[in-house]
Amino acid sequence: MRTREGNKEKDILNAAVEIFAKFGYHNSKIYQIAQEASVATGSVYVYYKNKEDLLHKIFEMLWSRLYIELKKVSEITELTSLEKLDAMVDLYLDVFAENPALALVFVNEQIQASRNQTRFTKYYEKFLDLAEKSLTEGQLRGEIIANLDMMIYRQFIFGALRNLIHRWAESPEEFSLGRIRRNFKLFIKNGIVQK
Amino acid sequence: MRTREGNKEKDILNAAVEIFAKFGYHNSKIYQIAQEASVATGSVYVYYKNKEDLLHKIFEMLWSRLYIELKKVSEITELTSLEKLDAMVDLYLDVFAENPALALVFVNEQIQASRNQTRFTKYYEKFLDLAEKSLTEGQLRGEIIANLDMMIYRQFIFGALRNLIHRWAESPEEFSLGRIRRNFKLFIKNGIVQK
DNA sequence: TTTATTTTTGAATGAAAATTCAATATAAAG
DNA sequence: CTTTATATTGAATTTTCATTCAAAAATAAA
Repeated sequence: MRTREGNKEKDILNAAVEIFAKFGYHNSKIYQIAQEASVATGSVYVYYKNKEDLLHKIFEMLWSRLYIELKKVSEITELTSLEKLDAMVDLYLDVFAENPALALVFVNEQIQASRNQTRFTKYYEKFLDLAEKSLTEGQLRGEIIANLDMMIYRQFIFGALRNLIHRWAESPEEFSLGRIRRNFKLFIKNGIVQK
Repeated sequence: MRTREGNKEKDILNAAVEIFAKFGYHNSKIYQIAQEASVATGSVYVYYKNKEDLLHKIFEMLWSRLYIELKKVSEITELTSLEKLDAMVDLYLDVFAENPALALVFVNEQIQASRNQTRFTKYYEKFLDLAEKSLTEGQLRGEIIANLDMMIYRQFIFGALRNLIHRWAESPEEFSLGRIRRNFKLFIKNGIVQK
């Protein structure tokens, strides 16, 4: 018999994240990923069905984590809507905080990942729905202006956040997460708080 | 002698926009573009160096247009900063209004286009700089709050706008440009106007 | 040690597409 | 109508990689 040395499956996925982040999914070669993971080309196919499977596994891991965390936050009843919104922004940033490469793959390959897998589009919608729910609650409680076009607004904040994460991932020193966190919350709140 | 019938060069570029928008740059085949333009595969190479050249030509055309238009707006002295900001949003949306496919290519292939061509990154920076300049003027005139982290803010609004354009291009009936225009201006202004 | 089992390897294969180019078609000029 | 110059074609060529798989290596059990 023979047992597996180390954790090649994980090594390969991490390598894929690095290589996808650096060159983009389509410009990444399987042999580059293998090299980055210090395994042979063929080993990639022992653990993953094909190149696309690698991308899907990355997204599956990310979205399920994002969704679970967001659900937790949205269910904390002690928080006001605005506090929830802050917490949501924080969790979103926290998921990526340790790993700029992962953030880059997430923002850059979303479309490619969703092309054959509708499940990611559904995650995305469910994610936004959850955020929207907290906002709607806030409207009922009078914390948030009533005449807010929610359909536009949720795309507005998500797009803004996505772009900031992207900038940070490209140059973490220049755009610190703390600075993004602080300012983002200011920008969105002053736009919607009832005064 | 033989003269050129029609304008194949333009036909091919338009076809490329449609095909890139539909399948994404990397999933698009040259023969699909040729077919869409009603020419032979080889003709594409008469007018364009290669596949990447097609993408670059699309971006060159777009960015130069965006930049020229933005410069015009930024130089209208009769406008207040906030009016200028509105006008900038309008021009950005106007450039794409006639052509959802072009918008899709712009938002989806930005990274691929910039990968070998630093010139597009420069355009992007110059574009944001121009917008920032108007905002800074507004701060001096007291129209815009003084403690605005401009570096974050400009990425914030550009990201938001980019995502809304993207949604619109994917389903123009659902996210009408008018609705985006109206709400976007509301969101950003209530966030920065001095009260 | 030897054998059996599983993991790992990386060169060989095959497919897909980008690109080329010799052949063909067409319009203008003579 | 013929010649000439240019435009257009699309099959053939080439390149690039993803994927496969037979062989080799590593480990555990006998």
